[in-house]
Amino acid sequence: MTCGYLMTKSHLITVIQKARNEMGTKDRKEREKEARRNAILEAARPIFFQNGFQATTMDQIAEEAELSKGTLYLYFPSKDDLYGTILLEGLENLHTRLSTACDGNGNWETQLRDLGEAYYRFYLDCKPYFRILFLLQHDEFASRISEPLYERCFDEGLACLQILARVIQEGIESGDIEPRNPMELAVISWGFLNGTFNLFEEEDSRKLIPTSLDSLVETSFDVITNGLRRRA
Amino acid sequence: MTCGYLMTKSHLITVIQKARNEMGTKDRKEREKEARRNAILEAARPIFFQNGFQATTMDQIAEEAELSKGTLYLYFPSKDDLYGTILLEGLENLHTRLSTACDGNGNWETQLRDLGEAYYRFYLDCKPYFRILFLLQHDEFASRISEPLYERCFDEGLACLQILARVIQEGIESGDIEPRNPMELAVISWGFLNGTFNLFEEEDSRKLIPTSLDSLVETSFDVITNGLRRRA
Amino acid sequence: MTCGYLMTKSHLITVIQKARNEMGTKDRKEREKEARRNAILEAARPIFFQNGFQATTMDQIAEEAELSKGTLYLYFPSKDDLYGTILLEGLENLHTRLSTACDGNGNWETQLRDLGEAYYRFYLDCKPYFRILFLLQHDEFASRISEPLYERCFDEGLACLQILARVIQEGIESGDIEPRNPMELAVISWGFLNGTFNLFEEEDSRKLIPTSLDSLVETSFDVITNGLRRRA
Amino acid sequence: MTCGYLMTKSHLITVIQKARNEMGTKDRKEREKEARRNAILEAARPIFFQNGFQATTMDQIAEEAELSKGTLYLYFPSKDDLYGTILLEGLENLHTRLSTACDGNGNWETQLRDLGEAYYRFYLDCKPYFRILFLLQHDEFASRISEPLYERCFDEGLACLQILARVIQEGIESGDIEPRNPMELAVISWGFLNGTFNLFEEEDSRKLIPTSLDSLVETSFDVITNGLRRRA
DNA sequence: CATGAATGAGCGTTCATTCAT
DNA sequence: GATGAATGAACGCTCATTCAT
Repeated sequence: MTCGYLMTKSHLITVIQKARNEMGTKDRKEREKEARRNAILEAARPIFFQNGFQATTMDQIAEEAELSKGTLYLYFPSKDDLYGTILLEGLENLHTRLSTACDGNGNWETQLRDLGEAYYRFYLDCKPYFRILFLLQHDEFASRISEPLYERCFDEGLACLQILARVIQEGIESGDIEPRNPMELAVISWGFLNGTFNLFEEEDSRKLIPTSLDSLVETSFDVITNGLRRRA
Repeated sequence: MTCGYLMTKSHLITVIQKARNEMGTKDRKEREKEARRNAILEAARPIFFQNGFQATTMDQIAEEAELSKGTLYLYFPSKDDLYGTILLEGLENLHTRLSTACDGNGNWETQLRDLGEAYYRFYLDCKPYFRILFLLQHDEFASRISEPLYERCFDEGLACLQILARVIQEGIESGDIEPRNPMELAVISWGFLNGTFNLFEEEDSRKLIPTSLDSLVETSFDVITNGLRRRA
Repeated sequence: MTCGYLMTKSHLITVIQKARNEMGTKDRKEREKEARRNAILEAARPIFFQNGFQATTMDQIAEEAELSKGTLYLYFPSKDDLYGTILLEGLENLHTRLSTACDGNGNWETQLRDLGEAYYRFYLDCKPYFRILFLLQHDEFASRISEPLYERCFDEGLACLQILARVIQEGIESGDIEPRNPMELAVISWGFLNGTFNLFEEEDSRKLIPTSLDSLVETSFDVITNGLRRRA
Repeated sequence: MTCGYLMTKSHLITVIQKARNEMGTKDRKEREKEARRNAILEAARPIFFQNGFQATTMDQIAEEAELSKGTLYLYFPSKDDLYGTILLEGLENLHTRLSTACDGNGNWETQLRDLGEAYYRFYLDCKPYFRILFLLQHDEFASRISEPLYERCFDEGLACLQILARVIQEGIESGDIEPRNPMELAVISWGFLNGTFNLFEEEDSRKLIPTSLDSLVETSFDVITNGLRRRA
């Protein structure tokens, strides 16, 4: 819109206000849309967490969200993608926790333990998230979520590993850790912790396990750190 | 069976034969029943392995076994239990492999590595078994299989861990391993290997992992053994 | 089963009776299965006829047949095939009518008129059948029914045309009909009648049409017969 | 509009301009509305033609027209009516073609053949239009479009038939055609051609048909013209 | 006038399990 | 014991239409 010289001041104000309104309206719509999307996620999360993916139905989610089933499909292209979005949340949450935990201060050992403890707290706080992270491993699931969503999940997972790898790299540079590919050691350490948590997940594994998870994890940290360290 | 004095020899023969027949019949029936049960498992196994639990239908299994669908339910109370039975096979297979691998000879370190290699070979040979072992961890599945089946799975898993714990115990007794609860260390070591295999399972994890599984596992063994060892 | 020489007469009878029973049971089962299939068709037919294909639901059919919806799928692989089966009935019905009408007696003209009248009666008696015959023309439908069913429909349609072509062939041989490809003339004549019926189908076409269908068809016969005849 | 005597010339000009503006505005609005309507039709046509009625969604049309779905409903009361409007286009198109083809020159036979050829060209040029003309015959569709739209379709169809009837009337008057109700003969001839085209529509009919459509249509013209002609 | 988010009834199909024979 | 026909609840997803803004 061009502003001709004959335009009075009041005209101008009106136009500006209109533009403001429009922008305001647009913003509000955006926000509302985002809010609705969150409401769906909010409704879906506990149901997925409680019942698992297969046992959760879109009807349940729609009812919980007090929305029609059709509306769900305006915000998520499929049940798989809705679930995948929650999974991504988990990965982002973890990524944030690890970033915060590992600020680059301290020696590699301290940092490694901080990372381990952050992961452990993530596990404790977000068990359902932890559990579904493993769904990504089922190709059948990974192949059904939409490409962009999949890539974002992948990237988040990679970012987490890289944080770990960087710390191990420091350890290698300091001469404490046997010089190997730091990414390989990162993957192994990551897998070790997963394995520990995973075993504890199984209700009846716990019967086999003679100690508390706290103690188990503490010992895991020790064994991993000790295992990485170079032998004399 | 007592043999009355009035019984002629031919009578006696007849009676014995009849008893033999009955016993034979009973035996045969038992054997046939067992054979039928195995036929079902034989049919179900490759289908479950190929398609996964959800995507496999009782119809497919019945057709493959050349049996009616109803008959399946004479031998297995549910699809879950049929699957669980195959899972138990996997655990028994593993148990046998570990028992064989660890004959008590050699020092703890050799034995530990032998156990690790046996587990790794089990993973390589029986990936589908390995995968479904983790289903037990999903409470939703464990809670659906029948109690006795569940207990047998549990016992097999425990037996495997105990083999591992025994070796670690030797290591502790030899003074090489930090004295801790050997079962705790067994659980951790077990979990570590699981974690390593599991990470490799995920197709897209492999993109992140800079080395072959062989090398990854070798490094895992090193780190675990090294990690268990007492510090100077 | 082989019949050893030691088999007594009573044994033999028992065996035969058993075989009879089995055969009887088998027969009965076959018949029951056929009956159930027919019951489904019986239920489906009026609903399809009244509402059309799209507007008919499997639920409606199941309810009308007093059967569960799942059972429908034991007898027909899909809704399309169920409909296609009814369509095939129509074609078979027509084929039978034409065969009966055209017994090879009389000259070509009489036979042609007999065929036309048989088709007209088929149209009057089985309007819904007539209507859905035209669905075959929609490739979207033809491509969705199962292959064997499609072929049977095709064959029935072909058989009908061949009856017509044979009569025209006679007319050509008698010198009355202009010598052309008899199948081409058959197709044209068939299409002509279809076109006449079809126009009358449209409720509001009838408003345009100044005479009764009877008269229209009679005139059609005249025009077709006259049109086929060789000019002096 | 009257012009009061107190009105100055400049006033007058202003008023006229205002009127012009208003009329212009009104015109523009009308034109824009018409343009929008056409845009919708333009978007809908190829989609309907390609996918058929059922497989086309209002979303597709809205997206193609770069309009919101709701806007579609400002211009057409329903999907059926939108489709019906396209159908009407087809009838109008045909009407124009027939009018042009039959300018009243030449004898009835020439004119009849000209009409037939025009209809054939219409069929060739506008197959999708031809196909949907037959939808009108399905009461389920005809009963769902709005009354005025229906009537316009009806009138166009009637007009086409009347052109045909007029030519036949000439033939009767010339003594060549058996004196019958010309509208009846028109309906029959029309139906005959429809039937011919229709048969050729069916992909698998074509397998049965031994000749090209050109030849088939040519023969149809012959048979119809010959059939109408009075016998010696 | 134009929008587009929301609706909600509806659909064809699946499949573990049951049970009369 | 074996059968296999029958069940029926469930499910993910669609889409013409409406209506508040």
